[in-house]
Amino acid sequence: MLRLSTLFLKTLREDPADAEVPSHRLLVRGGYIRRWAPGVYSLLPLGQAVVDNVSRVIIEEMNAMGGQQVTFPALLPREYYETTGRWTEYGDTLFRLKDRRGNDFLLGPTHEELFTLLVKDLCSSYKDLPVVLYQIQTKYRDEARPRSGILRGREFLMKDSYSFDLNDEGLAHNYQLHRDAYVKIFTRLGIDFRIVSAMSGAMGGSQSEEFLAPSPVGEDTFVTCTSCDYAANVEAVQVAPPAPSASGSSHPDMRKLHTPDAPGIAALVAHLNDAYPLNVSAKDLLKNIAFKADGQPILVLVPGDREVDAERLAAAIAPAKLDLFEEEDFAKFPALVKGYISAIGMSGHGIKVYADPRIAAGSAWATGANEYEHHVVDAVVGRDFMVDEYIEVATVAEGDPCPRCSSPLTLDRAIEIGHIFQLGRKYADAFGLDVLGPDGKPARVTMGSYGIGVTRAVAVLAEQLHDDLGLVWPEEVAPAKVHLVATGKENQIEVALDIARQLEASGVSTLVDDRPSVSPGVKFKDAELLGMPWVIVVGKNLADGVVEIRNRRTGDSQTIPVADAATTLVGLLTTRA
RNA sequence: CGGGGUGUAGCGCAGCUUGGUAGCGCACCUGGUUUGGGACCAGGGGGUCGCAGGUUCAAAUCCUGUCGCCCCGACCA
Repeated sequence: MLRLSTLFLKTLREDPADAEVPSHRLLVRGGYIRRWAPGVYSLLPLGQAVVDNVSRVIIEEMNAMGGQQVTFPALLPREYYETTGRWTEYGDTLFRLKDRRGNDFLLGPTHEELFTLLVKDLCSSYKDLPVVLYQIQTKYRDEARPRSGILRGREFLMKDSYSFDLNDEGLAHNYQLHRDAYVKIFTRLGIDFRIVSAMSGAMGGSQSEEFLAPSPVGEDTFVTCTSCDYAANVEAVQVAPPAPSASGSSHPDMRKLHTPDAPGIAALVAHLNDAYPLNVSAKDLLKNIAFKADGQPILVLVPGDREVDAERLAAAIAPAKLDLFEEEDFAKFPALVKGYISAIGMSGHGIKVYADPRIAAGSAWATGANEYEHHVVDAVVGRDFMVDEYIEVATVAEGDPCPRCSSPLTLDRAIEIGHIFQLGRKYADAFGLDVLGPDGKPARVTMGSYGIGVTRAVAVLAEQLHDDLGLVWPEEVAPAKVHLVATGKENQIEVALDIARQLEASGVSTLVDDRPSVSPGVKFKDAELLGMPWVIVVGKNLADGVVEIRNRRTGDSQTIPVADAATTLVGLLTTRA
C-alpha cells in the first residue's frame, strides 16, 4: 500500500519548460522522473514502480521461453571492444573513461562481446548448447542529441538477450522464440505495436525485425501495405526492380540541350517543358548526387522525384566516412559540374556509379551533361551511361508500390521498442567461439541478439496512453491498480485505508490519498495526473454508506456500498496481481 | 557540427529597450477559516540574477568572452 501522506512525491501544477512531448511532460509533472543532465534521469518511487512492473513482465516471459537471467557490468575494459573493432567503430557515441592507471574503459552501449566471451569461457561442448542468456541492465550511449525525456536517454535500461546455437536451424528457432515472447510481452504491457522488417545489411545478419510502437513523436518511419501484410522500416524497404526494357534501340539518340539557369530538378523540369517541346516531370529526370566515400568520389542516381536517403546509402556501401560533395570537391574534380552532373562517362573513370533500381537497364532519362548550363535527354542506361551497382538509397514515399504485391504503401511514424536480430557468426568469428561437436571437431557457434528498451517502453506507454488530464496506465504496469481518494471531514481516511487493506489482502496494489487538509479538487486532479487505472472516491456520500468507483480510461463511474467496494473492484480488474 | 531560442527562488515567469534597494504566481513555514473539482485571510522563510572580465559613482539591465540547457536539422542499437 502506498500512502500519499508519506510517499516521496511532488506533482507539478505546471508543465516543465523543457518538456515538449506528452510523455516527458506528464512523467515529470506526475513526479515519476527527474532530470539531472541531458538524457540522464532519476526514477522516483512511482517511476521505479512502473519500471519494476515492466521488468517483471519481461522477466516472466523471458524465463518462460527458456532464457536465463544474468547481470553484466556496465564498466568494461577496452580490450574486448578492440577485438571486434567497436572501440573505434562506435565513435563518439561511446562513453570512454580511464582508470587511475590510465587504462581505457568504456560504459557498455550493448554487450555482444562480453556474452560471447562468457559462453566461450564456460561452454566447450555441443551439449552445452543451445543457450539463451539475458539481462536487464543499464546501457550508456553518448547520443548526439538526447531528447524527449526518457524516450531517448544517454543512460537507459535495456533488456538484452543473446542466443547461442550450433547451426542455422537452432538460431532460427531461438529467433522465433524471442519473436513470440516479444509479442506476449508487448501485448501484456498494453503497448500498441507493429512488427516490421528492419535493416540487416550493416551487421551481416540474415534476418532482423523491429517492434515499433506507432506514435507521432516517433523517430522511425515505417511502411505498411494497404492490402497485404508487408510492413518494414523505411530503411529496409526493397524496391522491386522493374523489368529491364528490351533494349535501348527503341529510344532516339541522346541529344544535348542548352539549359541556361536550370540547375536542380524543379528548374530543369520547367525549362524543358517551356523551351523545348517536351512533356517531362520530375520522375523522368535523373537526380545525380555526388558524395565522398572515404575521400573517393561516387555518384548516386535516383529518379528526380526522390531524395537520396543518406542513412540508407551509408548502410548500403558502409564507408567509414560519407560526405556530400562541397565546392572544394567540385574544384578538385572538374569533370563533375555542379548543378549539371551526369553519370555519362563516369563509370570506369574512377568514379563509381550507384543507382536506384528504378534506373533500369534500357530506360531513358533526362540528365546533366557535365557541362555548364547543358543537359541531355534520351540518355539510355547501358547505351549512353553505365551503372556499376544497384543499391536501395531512394527515400520511400507514401503511395509507393508494395514490393510484395504492388498495392500502395502508407507511411507512419513510430518508436522502436524492440529489435530482434540473427547475428550469425560475426562475434563468434571475432572471438573464435567454437564448441566440440558430436564428431569431436570444433564447430563455430551462431548467435542472435535481441533487445527491448525498458525505460523507453515506459515512455511509450505514457505516450500512447494519456489524455488531457494526465497518464492512463494499463493495469499490468500501473504503480498501483487502485487509487483511493479520501475526501471529507468525517472518517473517510480510515474507511479508505480499510478498503485498501482488503484489496491488498486480495493481491491488489493500492495507492491511498490520505493527505489531511488537502482540498478535494487537488486530490481529484492528482488522481487523474498520476493515472492509476481505477479510482475509488471515499467522500461526501460515505454518509449514505456508498463510495464511487471510477475507471480512469473510460471515465465510467458507479456507486457501490462501502462494504462491497473491495470485492466489486476485484471483479472489475482484468489482470491479477 | 549547423540553425533558432534561452539562462532571474524548488517549479512557471515578469523586470533588461531607457543602469539607481530583485518582483509575481504556484510550492514551502506559522495561525485561523474551509473540504466533491487545482480554497481563503493574515503573517513569514527562501535568489552570489549561469560564470568571468569590462564600462560606470552605480550593472539582472550596457559591452566582451565563456559555459550550460531546450527545440529543429545532421547523427544515432
